[in-house]
Amino acid sequence: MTYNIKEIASLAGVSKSTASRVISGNGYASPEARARVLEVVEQLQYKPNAVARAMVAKRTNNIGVIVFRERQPIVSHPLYGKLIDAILEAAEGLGYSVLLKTDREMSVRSADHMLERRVDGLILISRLRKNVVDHVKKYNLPYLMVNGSTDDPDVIHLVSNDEEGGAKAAAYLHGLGHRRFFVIAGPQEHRSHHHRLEGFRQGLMRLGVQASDLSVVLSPESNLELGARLMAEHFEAFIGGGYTVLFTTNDMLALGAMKVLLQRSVRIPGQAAVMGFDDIDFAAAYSPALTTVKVDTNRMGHDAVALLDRLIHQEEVLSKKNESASEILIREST
Amino acid sequence: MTYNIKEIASLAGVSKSTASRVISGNGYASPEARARVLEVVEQLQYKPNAVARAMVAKRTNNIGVIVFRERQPIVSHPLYGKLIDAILEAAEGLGYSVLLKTDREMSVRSADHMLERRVDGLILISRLRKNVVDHVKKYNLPYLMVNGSTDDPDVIHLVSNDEEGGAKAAAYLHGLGHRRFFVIAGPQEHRSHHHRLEGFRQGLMRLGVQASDLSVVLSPESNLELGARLMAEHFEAFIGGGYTVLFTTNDMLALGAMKVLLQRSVRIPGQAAVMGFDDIDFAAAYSPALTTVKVDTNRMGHDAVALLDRLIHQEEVLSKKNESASEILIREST
DNA sequence: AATAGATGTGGGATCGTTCCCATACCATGG
DNA sequence: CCATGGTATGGGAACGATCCCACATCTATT
Repeated sequence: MTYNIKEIASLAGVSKSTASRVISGNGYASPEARARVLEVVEQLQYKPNAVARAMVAKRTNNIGVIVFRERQPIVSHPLYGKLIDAILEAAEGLGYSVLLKTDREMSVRSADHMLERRVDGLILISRLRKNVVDHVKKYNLPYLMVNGSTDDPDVIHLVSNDEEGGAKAAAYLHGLGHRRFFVIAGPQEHRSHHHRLEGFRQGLMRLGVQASDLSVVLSPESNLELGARLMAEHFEAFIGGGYTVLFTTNDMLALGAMKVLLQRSVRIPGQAAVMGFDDIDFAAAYSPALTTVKVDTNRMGHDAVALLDRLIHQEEVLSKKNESASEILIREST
Repeated sequence: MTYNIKEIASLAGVSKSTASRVISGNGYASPEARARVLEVVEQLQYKPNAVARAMVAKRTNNIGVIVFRERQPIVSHPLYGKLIDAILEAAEGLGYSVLLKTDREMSVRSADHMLERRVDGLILISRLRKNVVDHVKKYNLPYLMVNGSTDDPDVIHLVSNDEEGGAKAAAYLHGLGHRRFFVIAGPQEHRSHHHRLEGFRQGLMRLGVQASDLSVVLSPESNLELGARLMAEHFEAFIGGGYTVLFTTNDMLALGAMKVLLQRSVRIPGQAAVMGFDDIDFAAAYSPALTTVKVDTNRMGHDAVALLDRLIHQEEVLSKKNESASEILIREST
């Protein structure tokens, strides 16, 4: 059975106003009244109706999280899963519940859905079209973007420092003595893939590597299958071209490609060094364990929620663009 | 700016009742009134307040999903991630939004939280204590359990058919000619790990395998690290004991253990066949690709939501226990 | 003794919807 | 010509909380 505050009040012999004061904890209430109300609450396991509370408070204590992605998987994507884990944890810490939604159609509908539910704020994850952001902007709803790309200076967003990470990877591999570099890069419309490639390329150039010593293959998707397929297609070029490094713009591509190399008996790291980007859980578990550039997804999730909380409380936000540092994790594949 | 129905009505020159009828779509409204209301709605991008709707309808169209797990990761767990993906998709299809929560403390608080938010139904995932179920049972809130264990005949739950899967794995491996079996099994308090081991064991016995030809190591956790650690610890016993099969009760254990075997130059499947359970995404991506028993997580997620929807609509539910079939995926490791 | 301020209480408006009900108009048919 | 029923409309209650306000005590200060 579910009770309302009036029933609690009448059972405790007080008015609903007094009961409300006791339960919500603000306003005066005599010790006796307080005790009686709390006893009834405890006995009937009364749970205040958050829907009614939200109505008067004009605040739901819910935040909406939308992950935009055209294809499976979404939540089960190793990187976004980690991010959502972190968001959930951080949100709980600040007293928010999370309404989670995935959007494969990259439409405006999912945002509207959140708007209707009157979430206090919105976190938009991954690749999303400009029209979605423009749509959300029209409402005075706090929102921010994580791991997406935008040229809109108004949009508060969190990204990993992908150019820096790419450059660090270049410097590390060059330092190991490698001179011929092969790259499989994910879709360049994706901000992160683009920046990772550019960071890597420019890092190499700065070290004096000639453009002719860098070969880049572009992949339309950034998953295991594409990594494997492209590696297989370019296997002759890779081996014959004297390349000793395979760098990819994310771990999935690296892992997929590495499998092909291993199947064809290429010794890693002896014959070729392989390096990815992200540090998904399986990077360390692979044999050989994958050297990669770590993106601190956990940190990003926590930062995103903390930032959104500031926006909700109309506190000042220091900068629109928040970059998280990247770090190289050296393992067995290099 | 956000408007309410009264403002929409007055701008359209009708009463809020008429506006409500047009917007919610039930009740009479003249074509002219309808047109005017819809025009204002369109122009102001009016979004009906779902909170207020929920209050009168006593229905939020939200379902709660709680994943109980003592340790990281939760959403980023390859199996639960897939499950949540499926739940999200199915929920959306039926017009529900999903409030997602993780609970590491295995407490009653997360359920209370959902209760306060007045979700229409609750999906409880993974290992959860009896007291949580008992707590939820006290409210007349539709709920069901996925991949958990219960001896309570009232509790509607969905599980994979783990005994059958274990037995199928045994039959398959035996059919390959293997006669000495080594098993690393996850925590036996976990229903699925227990059933998988028992199914495997009994499957072997039925085929005439002696108990002395089966060696089982129990693992307190079922992740990559433990798989690797236990394989390393029992490496001598494995190699020296003439075992030609490593079967584990989930893929994570198998992948962790397989890495150790590969590092120590054991040829897979030549010298030892390795088989897991679950079919997480990385099982196929590993080198060698892991033979495993597939759990149809996608199906389970869809079934869970469909079943919960039936409960919410007070429709009859055919059986309390819903088992999904298991299927062997033969890949490179056997 | 009068006044002020702190403490305590309950009535009623409010939030934004839906829905019930009363009312009104119009066409149809006996 | 009047009853009947479909179409159309708006007023007001209801959902379950919070909170403002009026009012009543009680204590302390002048």
